[in-house]
Amino acid sequence: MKKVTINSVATYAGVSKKTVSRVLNNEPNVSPATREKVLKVFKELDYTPNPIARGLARNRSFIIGCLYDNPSKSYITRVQSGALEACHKHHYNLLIHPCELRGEELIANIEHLLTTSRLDGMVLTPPFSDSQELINFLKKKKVHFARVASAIDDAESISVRSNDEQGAYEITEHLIELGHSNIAFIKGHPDHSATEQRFCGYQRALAEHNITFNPKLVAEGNFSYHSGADSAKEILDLNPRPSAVFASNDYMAAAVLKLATQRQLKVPEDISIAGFDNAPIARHIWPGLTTIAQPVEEMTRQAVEQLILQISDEQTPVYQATLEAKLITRESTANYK
Amino acid sequence: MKKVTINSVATYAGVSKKTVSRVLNNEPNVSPATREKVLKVFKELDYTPNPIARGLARNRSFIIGCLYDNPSKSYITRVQSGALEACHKHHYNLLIHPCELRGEELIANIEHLLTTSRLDGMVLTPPFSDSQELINFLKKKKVHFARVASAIDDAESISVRSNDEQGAYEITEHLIELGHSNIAFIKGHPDHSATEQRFCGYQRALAEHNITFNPKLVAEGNFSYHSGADSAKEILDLNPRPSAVFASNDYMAAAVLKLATQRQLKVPEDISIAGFDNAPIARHIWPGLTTIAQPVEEMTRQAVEQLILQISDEQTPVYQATLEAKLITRESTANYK
DNA sequence: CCACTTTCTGACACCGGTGTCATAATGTCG
DNA sequence: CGACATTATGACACCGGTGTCAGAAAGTGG
Repeated sequence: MKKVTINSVATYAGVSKKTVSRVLNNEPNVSPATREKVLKVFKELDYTPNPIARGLARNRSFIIGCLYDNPSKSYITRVQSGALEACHKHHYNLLIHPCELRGEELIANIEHLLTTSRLDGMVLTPPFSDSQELINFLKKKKVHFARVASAIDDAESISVRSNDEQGAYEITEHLIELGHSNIAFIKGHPDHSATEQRFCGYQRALAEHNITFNPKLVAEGNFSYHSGADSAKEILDLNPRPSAVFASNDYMAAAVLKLATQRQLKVPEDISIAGFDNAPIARHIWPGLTTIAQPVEEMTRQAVEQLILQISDEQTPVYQATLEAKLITRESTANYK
Repeated sequence: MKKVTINSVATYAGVSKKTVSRVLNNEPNVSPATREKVLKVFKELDYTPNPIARGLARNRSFIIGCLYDNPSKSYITRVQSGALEACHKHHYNLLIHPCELRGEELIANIEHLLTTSRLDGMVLTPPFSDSQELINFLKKKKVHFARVASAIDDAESISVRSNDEQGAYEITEHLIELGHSNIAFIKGHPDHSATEQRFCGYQRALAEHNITFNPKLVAEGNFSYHSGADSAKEILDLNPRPSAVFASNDYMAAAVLKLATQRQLKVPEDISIAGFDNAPIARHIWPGLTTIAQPVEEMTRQAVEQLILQISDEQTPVYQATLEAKLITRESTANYK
């Protein structure tokens, strides 16, 4: 069985390559009879056009790359899900590329990626969306890209974020309104801009409610469950023990919940726990976690959609949006008593 | 800034296209002086070869596609992680393509995928690894593929699986040895072959320990947390209430744990709960879930590695392996009293 | 120094499509 | 029916690389 190319189809159908190409792309100016004939030959020879050849001629791969380096698996899953939705809608495909932000090889790594598979564009998720170095590199290479949840202000590139500071403010305020004033905080990964923003929201809420900020109540995490477990230990060992904990994401909050339960503490009776992101785990455990629903899928979906728009038409204005985060209260937070 | 192609480099360096190509691919028979000269021009012009053109000439894309349709996000994450490890090792990239097994459009969908981005090979994960229709289609299209966790016996294609039946047997036996005899079971998604195998292991363990199989103790799940929650309700409402529950995966087990806790049941004192997969959630909750560690990453890693071998050399013998699953006991199971 | 390898190098076709443009076929209208 | 617009088709260059093969340059041995 020989390979079926556009040439064989053309010969077999008794028309030129170009006419076959026209039928392939549904171009006008092909007589119905000819079109019919060619389509029949497609079927007969079971012809599939070669996407690579197509890509070469049109200078397109119809592939978007997704860059990430994130310990939170559910975050990645949600990012992918949003990206895929936009990709498939526009007949693009998604290539995933986890890699490490740190290390001088980052640029070399990305360069290799571009050398290996020509991507029409890239979605940068945290912490890459905050890497000025990477952004400069991509601009220089004239690679289209979109930033998700980036704190960098750059009017030239697509950006979709959510209001982390406000979300953190609201959830902290929620705890304060429940009567808590001794509220511990677990920070996220220092490379992520969200870490600083959520921390600011926490501090602002305290300040606006006249609660003195106490640095001893702050633990350093990195968004991973494991780091949450370490921070949980620190916090639960404090004397006096805080009556509430706000962790920068749900994984770390889950770790606090686990340790508290192990230590026979009742949640929320003895201690309230709040997370961030509304990851699946927040509702898979008991008590369910009070958290901030961050529209990760939607952010990514919009970012990719705009990216594809930009790829198809360079004139598209640069899209920048900030989506709302929403407080979701579950059983893990209750009145202070 | 004009596009830098192999032609511009050739002209600039005063050599032929072919010589540039030789330097690019580290081919022998280029004098050191010439090689040096060309390399310098690469730097000067900041030249990056076009992967699409390369792919066309060599008939390779260096992209592997990963097919899945699985409600368990952590399973997918682990699959991706294993696949990526193998891909990056061999300088391949990974394209992800979730799609639905059901529906006649599956083949059309895959055909479209192949039309859009030429893949060098595909990894099939459950339930696709069990779709005879898809396997036949890929064979016909002469697309390389590897099956992960497939129950189909096909000596012609790569397959890496784990011993689900044995794993289910062992965990059921573990419960029996703890003194339980009234053990409920939650099935997985009917499209997945693992569902049947795990069910068989459960039944075999009962039989070999002279416990009569009771169909009333079996609930229908589909591997999702949500389905686990439904099944949990059924099971916990049974009279008498089973003293142990074995769910076909950890998500569903977590759902049982949550409902039990909500109903003030103590786990494992009042009821033992076991899962399957050793998903992250199994150790993120309290009590930690007794489960079967399935080497998902390793299975996928091996499958992809073999796939790449086969792509590079058609003569490679077809690899088929079955990896061991291992019992992990945590706090969610204890003696019957 | 010549015959004979071995090492370089480039011309050219080719991978499988698409874009441009000229020309052929067909349609329209006074 | 002729002048002209419109539609249909194909020849050919081109996208940016790689494979083949022939010929030039350099190395080797007697």
